[in-house]
Amino acid sequence: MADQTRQTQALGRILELVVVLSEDMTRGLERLGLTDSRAHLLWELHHRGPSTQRTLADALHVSARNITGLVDALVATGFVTREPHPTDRRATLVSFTEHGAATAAALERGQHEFARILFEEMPDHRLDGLVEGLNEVLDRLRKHGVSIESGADQ
Amino acid sequence: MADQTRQTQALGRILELVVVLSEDMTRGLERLGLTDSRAHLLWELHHRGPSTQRTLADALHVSARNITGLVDALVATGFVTREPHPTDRRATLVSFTEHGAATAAALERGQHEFARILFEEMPDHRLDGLVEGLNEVLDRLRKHGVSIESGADQ
DNA sequence: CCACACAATGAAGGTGCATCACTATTATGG
DNA sequence: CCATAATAGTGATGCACCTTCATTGTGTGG
Repeated sequence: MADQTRQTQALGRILELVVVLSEDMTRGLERLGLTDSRAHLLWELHHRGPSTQRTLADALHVSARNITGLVDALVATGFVTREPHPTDRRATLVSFTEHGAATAAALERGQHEFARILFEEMPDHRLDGLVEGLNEVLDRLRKHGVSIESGADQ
Repeated sequence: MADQTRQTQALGRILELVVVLSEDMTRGLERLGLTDSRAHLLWELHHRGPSTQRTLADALHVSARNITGLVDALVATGFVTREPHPTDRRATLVSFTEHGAATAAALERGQHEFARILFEEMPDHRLDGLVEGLNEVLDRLRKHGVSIESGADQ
């Protein structure tokens, strides 16, 4: 704990934030009757409009088979419906129910509300600095394609 | 996408970072023969020394039953061993094997390496600002106990 | 028209998590 | 000292998410 570099401290803060944030989001979603994965699917659907399962699989970076299961669950809980694709009879279109659309809209509102509370009273220049810093980190991450290993055993 | 506030943009960056970071960490761990959860256990063990499963369960905030499974897997893959507790015959002590200790050390090195690459060339004042910003966000999160909902349906 | 690509799903399995019931052991309050 | 409570670990089950492989329909280029 003593010789911890400032960089490592920054990484620690980021990871800490990750944990707190995701726990909090999970709790909120649970209250809406959603899991993380199912909410993610809803979110994509909200931003793309009615989509085939194949499209959703690509968007969420999971297998098509997995989407079948998620959609099954969302159909069972009344968030979405499956409808035949108008032109391609192989595909099905996933669309919102009334309840699903309302929930997605709530998520959208929640996102802004969440951000508002998160950064309230934070002066603009601090906010800008934060965004810039995060962008820088993201760029670096993607450029390096880094990974944890460095000099492992054997 | 047009009327997105600066705050929402900042939140978006954070969430983006979460995704990229965790994906990258998972890939790195996989290369070491570890899953996220098993690595988490190793990490705790590394910082606490030989521990009972009960202790680990509390540290990881999961059920004792779950620890049994994780330790089973780590024993099977040669990272740790189970030994009888010297004074409490109910308990077992989980300790590193040679390979496990080396891997944990590699994780520690990896953490610093990771941070170094992540923030290289970032001037100190930017780094400080980032840490401060993240601390502020963390404080706010904990204070509010916020959650995503705001005005959902029914 | 047919070989091949593609969408969705069934089958089976791995991982991480939970709860409940149970055993073995230890601690404690008469 | 002993009955009772608490603790450590595990077996049994079950759920969610994810995978790959095999199968069934459906599109499409040559």
